[in-house]
Amino acid sequence: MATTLKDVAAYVGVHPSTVSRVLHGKENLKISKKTNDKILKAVKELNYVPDFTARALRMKKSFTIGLIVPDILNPYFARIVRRIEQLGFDNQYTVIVCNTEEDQEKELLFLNQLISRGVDGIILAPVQENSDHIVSLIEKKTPLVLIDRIFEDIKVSSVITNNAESVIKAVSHLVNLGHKRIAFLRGQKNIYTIINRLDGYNKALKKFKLKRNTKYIVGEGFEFEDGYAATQKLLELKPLPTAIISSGGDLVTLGAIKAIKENGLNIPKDISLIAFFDSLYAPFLETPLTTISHFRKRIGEEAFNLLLKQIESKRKVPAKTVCVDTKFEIRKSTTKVKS
Amino acid sequence: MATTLKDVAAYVGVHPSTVSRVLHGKENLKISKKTNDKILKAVKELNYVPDFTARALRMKKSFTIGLIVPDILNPYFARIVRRIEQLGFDNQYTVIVCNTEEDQEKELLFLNQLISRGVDGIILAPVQENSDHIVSLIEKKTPLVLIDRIFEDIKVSSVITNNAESVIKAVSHLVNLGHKRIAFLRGQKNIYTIINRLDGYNKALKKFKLKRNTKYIVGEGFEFEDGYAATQKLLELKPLPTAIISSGGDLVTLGAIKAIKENGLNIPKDISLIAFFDSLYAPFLETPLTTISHFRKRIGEEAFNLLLKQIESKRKVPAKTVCVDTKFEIRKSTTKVKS
DNA sequence: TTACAATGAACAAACGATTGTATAAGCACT
DNA sequence: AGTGCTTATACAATCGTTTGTTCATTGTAA
Repeated sequence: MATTLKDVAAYVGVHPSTVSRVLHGKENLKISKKTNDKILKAVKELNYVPDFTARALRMKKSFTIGLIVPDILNPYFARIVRRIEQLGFDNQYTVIVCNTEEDQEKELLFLNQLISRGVDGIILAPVQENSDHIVSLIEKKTPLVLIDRIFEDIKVSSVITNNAESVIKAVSHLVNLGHKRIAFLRGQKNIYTIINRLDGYNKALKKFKLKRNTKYIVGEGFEFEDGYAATQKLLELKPLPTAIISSGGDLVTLGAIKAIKENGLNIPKDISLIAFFDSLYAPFLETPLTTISHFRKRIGEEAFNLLLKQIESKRKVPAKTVCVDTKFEIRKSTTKVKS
Repeated sequence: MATTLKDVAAYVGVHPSTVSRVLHGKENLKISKKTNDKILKAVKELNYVPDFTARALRMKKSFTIGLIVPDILNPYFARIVRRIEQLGFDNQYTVIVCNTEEDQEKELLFLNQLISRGVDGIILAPVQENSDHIVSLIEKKTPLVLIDRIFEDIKVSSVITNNAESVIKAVSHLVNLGHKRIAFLRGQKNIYTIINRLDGYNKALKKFKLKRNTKYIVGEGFEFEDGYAATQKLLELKPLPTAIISSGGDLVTLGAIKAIKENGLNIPKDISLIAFFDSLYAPFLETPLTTISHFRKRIGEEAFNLLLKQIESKRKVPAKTVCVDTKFEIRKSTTKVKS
């Protein structure tokens, strides 16, 4: 059995509360230097480690935050999670990471689990099929920060990125290279991020007076296979697009590349490709990818700070949405359209 | 405030203990169907969620396991972690993931934190500078499973991979292609995994009667930069190696590729490359990589099951070491030696 | 009718901390 | 010596559960 406060107290010959006060001596209650030292010595000798569970129960504060993301295997989220964990560590918070796999039910389950564990706050990249549970979280005043995906009708702190603008920039780059038939490989629809990217795409088409072909908009998920399948479909179309913007992230893009290669097409000779892509493999691919990438550490930092502020402030912190820019890097996967 | 057991009890007009027994009714104590139903109904109506903290305190069981790895950004660990989280979820355990960044002090800090939080067990990929804390963990009978890296003098359940053999197979492949000067890009030394891979390398050299050149053994870490720097040094050597085995994983390998390219060399024309590499980017790289990869899900499963058995068994479970095979996949980064 | 099971539910003591309040000792001052 | 302040520590309640034990009620057999 581990040593408890009581053990230490008995060892020194004082009351447990005295030991507690010495250990967290931010009080106005004064303890004499002599007992203070004796207790500190005993703590060392007995190798006393406070029981967080008991502490959490009594103080109603667990020094734990919950972090719910779709999938930690996605390099985008992996980096964000990692940064949040680091900051948690620096600030004495433990973070519990949960992967929803885009499953709304799981999200709810995790949320309840975290609440039941008494987390001090939650950072959430929601599945976005439903938002009732989020509303009720806010009503209960649980500190909450949304990342990547938000609900425009719900007022809550969040960190998002400049989705529409990034796509406009990408389209603009392609237009400059002479592309007119630009396809949009979506990733899962109905996700805030994707909706906005698509919105950027549409705006850009309008801006550059390109014809909009709804068949050029494909994609139903964030997995490798989704990207592969959607691109296959795309490549069966009659006037082939000359460029693709892949907005579903690394996995989808890899799937797309596979499909393109299997169709005997060359990137960028036959088809240009711009991808939302976050891992550092981009420059090492067969055709180094022209990418839109995120400042993922920054996103993690903003989210953590937003949450910490809510946790540590006594009064309600007004909701604030931080928007983080993206980075556009031109490599070899985009070139002038032939003919 | 959340509803408590007491609230439910008061609502129904029974004693809290009765409610508790209804909720975890595995007892011999009988509760009448009538009150049972009434309580269940009240639980629903009041939306009662048990307080895990209180539960953990009382039962001395937290339904939490700790998972300490060097870095979740490493695809190898990422996948293992993910699988363990899944299994945790399936078995009602929450897992807390900690990243040591190969820092022994952090490992210790995390370990204490986890213990203090009352985790039911720990899965650990140790930094391996020190093992005292691990010994003391075992003495305290904390359920523990080591992954990837073990201490041969400490008896504890663990999951490792077939390191030496994989390298022997790799060298054998290179020898068949006519390679005689094979370099070994190490990754951080003094790590069990690496020691064994190096051991395999040495054994293979002996087996195939190749001359051993200590200058061909380089590398001091697991980061991109480490791989880059070590490879740079390698490429300054006078008789250039004709092949490199990169044992430091994805990041190191990427660093190596960068260095090779910057030196104006071509893979595999000028230099063949076999890498321990786990992400699914391997086939998509400029030169699709010949790789040694892991069955990472399997590793996660073995580790989790080993731990769960320890946690759930009342009596001491004898230590068991599971060894998981690797997968050797030949792609385009290895070819016949020229001249 | 008495005694004794069996049943169903209440009681109360933990688990290991924190924290508001009470108390004892010491001292100064009148 | 008595009063009133500090100062340092002890006391006890509490957080929300679980669980061994006790208690009351009912039913059954002698």
